[in-house]
Amino acid sequence: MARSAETLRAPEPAALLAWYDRNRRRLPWRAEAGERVDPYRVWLSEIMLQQTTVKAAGPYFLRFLARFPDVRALAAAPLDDVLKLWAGLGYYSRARNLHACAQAVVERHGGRFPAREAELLALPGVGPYTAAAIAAIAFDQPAVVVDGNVERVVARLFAVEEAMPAAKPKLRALAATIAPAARPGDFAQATMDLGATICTPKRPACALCPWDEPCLARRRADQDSFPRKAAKAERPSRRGVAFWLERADGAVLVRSRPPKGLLGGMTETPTGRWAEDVDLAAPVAALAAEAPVAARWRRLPGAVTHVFSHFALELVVLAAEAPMTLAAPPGARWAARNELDGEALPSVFRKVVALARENAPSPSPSRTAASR
DNA sequence: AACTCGTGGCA
DNA sequence: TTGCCAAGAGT
Repeated sequence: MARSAETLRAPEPAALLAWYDRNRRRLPWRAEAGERVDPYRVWLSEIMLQQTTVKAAGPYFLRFLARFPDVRALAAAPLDDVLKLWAGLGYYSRARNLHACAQAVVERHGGRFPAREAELLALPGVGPYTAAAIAAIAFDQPAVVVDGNVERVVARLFAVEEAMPAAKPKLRALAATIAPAARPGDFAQATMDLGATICTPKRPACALCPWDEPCLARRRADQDSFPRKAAKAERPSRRGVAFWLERADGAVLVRSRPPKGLLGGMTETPTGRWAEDVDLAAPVAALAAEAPVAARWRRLPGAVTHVFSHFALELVVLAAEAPMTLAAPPGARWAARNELDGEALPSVFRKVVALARENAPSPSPSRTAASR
């Protein structure tokens, strides 16, 4: 056999689809073979899966589906209920856009998701990837679905030398050349399953890959080095102070963060500014300069550390007891200490709560309230 | 075009 | 332990 003929052969969709038919993952949002696809579930899962692992999204998807069975239920819910259910999953603009998108689908499209990619793209939180994915998976439209998995698969198939993220347009163009007209939804999910289970970022299982032969990176025995990547920037570090103010009845002072930006719309304990130049070794009196109210602040032992996508944070916690007569400052409110778990608390503030609970034992429950 | 925007799992 | 990174979007 002429080796050159093999070298030139393009990856066959049929080979991938055959692999997919035997190896497709069973996922909470994925319709079984022959089962009717629900565009709402496809959309909900795609939003949750943006930059998020299948493992992390799974439980959230099931909780959302149980609480909001369809797009109208989600559209009718208060935003804060959506944020509470999303708390811990990260990238909270997704939750805000999820809610806005549900309302747009109800208002613009009568409660049914549009099938056309262009109309999907116009919805809040739906970008090029998600629009293509919904069109392909939910409506079997021949869209070119390019996510991180597909980029990696294509970069290896064609041994693309250009580094990420500059290579994205080229990878998308190459992906378009191998996308078949038939079974677009299955093909999209197949390429993503391949990337997630076989063509993994590290040590891909090429021996099990249906596209082993046409893969140029594999032929060079260099599959691990694709896609090429530019050097990453260092992650800066910031510091700050969180304030744990608790009344004798167990109420804790919390507030909502501004509606946009980092952790937008989520609940927090009051904090000072987060910056590189905050000196956590400063005396308590200095650390308390940004406290929401004057009180006898004491510093709790330890600290909270948390890593965001673009900076690391270290938070010391100052705690104090508030008199029952103290009114919450403007913008803040009292929340029951034992009901904080149900609040829209992002992970970093769950760590603050945990630290406070370790170091500030809950006041003994009132005998009248506890009797039963 | 480059930044912002979370989190937890894993090697 | 530290870094990598996962079905990206908005600005």
